[in-house]
Amino acid sequence: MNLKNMSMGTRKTAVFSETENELADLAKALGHPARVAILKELANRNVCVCGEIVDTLPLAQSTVSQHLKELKAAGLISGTVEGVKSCYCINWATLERLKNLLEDCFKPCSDQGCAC
Amino acid sequence: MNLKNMSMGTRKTAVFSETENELADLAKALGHPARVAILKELANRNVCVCGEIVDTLPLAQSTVSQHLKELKAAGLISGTVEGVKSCYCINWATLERLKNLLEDCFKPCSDQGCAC
DNA sequence: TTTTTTTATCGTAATTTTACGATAAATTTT
DNA sequence: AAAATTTATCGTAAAATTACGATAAAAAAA
Repeated sequence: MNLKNMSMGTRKTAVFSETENELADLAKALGHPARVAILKELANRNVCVCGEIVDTLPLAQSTVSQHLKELKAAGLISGTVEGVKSCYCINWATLERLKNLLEDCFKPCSDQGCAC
Repeated sequence: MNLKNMSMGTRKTAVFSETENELADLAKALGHPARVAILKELANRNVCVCGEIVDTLPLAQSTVSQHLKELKAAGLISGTVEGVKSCYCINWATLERLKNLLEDCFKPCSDQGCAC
């Protein structure tokens, strides 16, 4: 990764720590109300939901699909194909990870034993 | 707010709930490693830090200033002017609010008593 | 088999984000 | 008073995000 080759509107990811990037990526995935709504919906159904998510949102199907893709890329949900339908469910572990990062990163640490 | 007037790349904020937007906005503010790093730095200094933040980051001063502005807009930090310097400190209450939203929103709720 | 349903992906348009240098404004310092 | 320091803001460029319609591919239904 050549830092000199970084062009204008690009995030300088390589310059930050693993943890900083991990937290930022998870937060970014949650940084859109549609994705919050999707995750909320999935949290309320223990059975994995398919494209009913689209019906609950006032957005185009392709837009919702895009948001699902992002949530999946961040590890916040996982999807399985069930015939022609595709079912998604929430990844509680990742959500827990986010909460832990939030808890650990912003804690006045005494040098050693610092989580972040 | 006219939904018909919504143009292409614009977030459809008006279509989502207050809470969904609040959580999304806070998450979005944390959705960049530089802002995570800044918040981390502020968490470690009980005394409010000024532009030393710039020295800890491999980013231009103007870029850091922009990130500080965003964190401030989200309510995650607050700043006071001390002569020519400007001191920032973390807003623990907002961070707590974020944690609470995260805790409450994605909790299988039994219809009534649902936080989100 | 043909039609319908379901969903991911492509193409496109507009906006927003990220980053930097330059500059301005307001202190301090000399 | 002049020079230096500090920081917010402006202007700009490039990339990423958001949104939608159209389409493709695969399975289910007719």
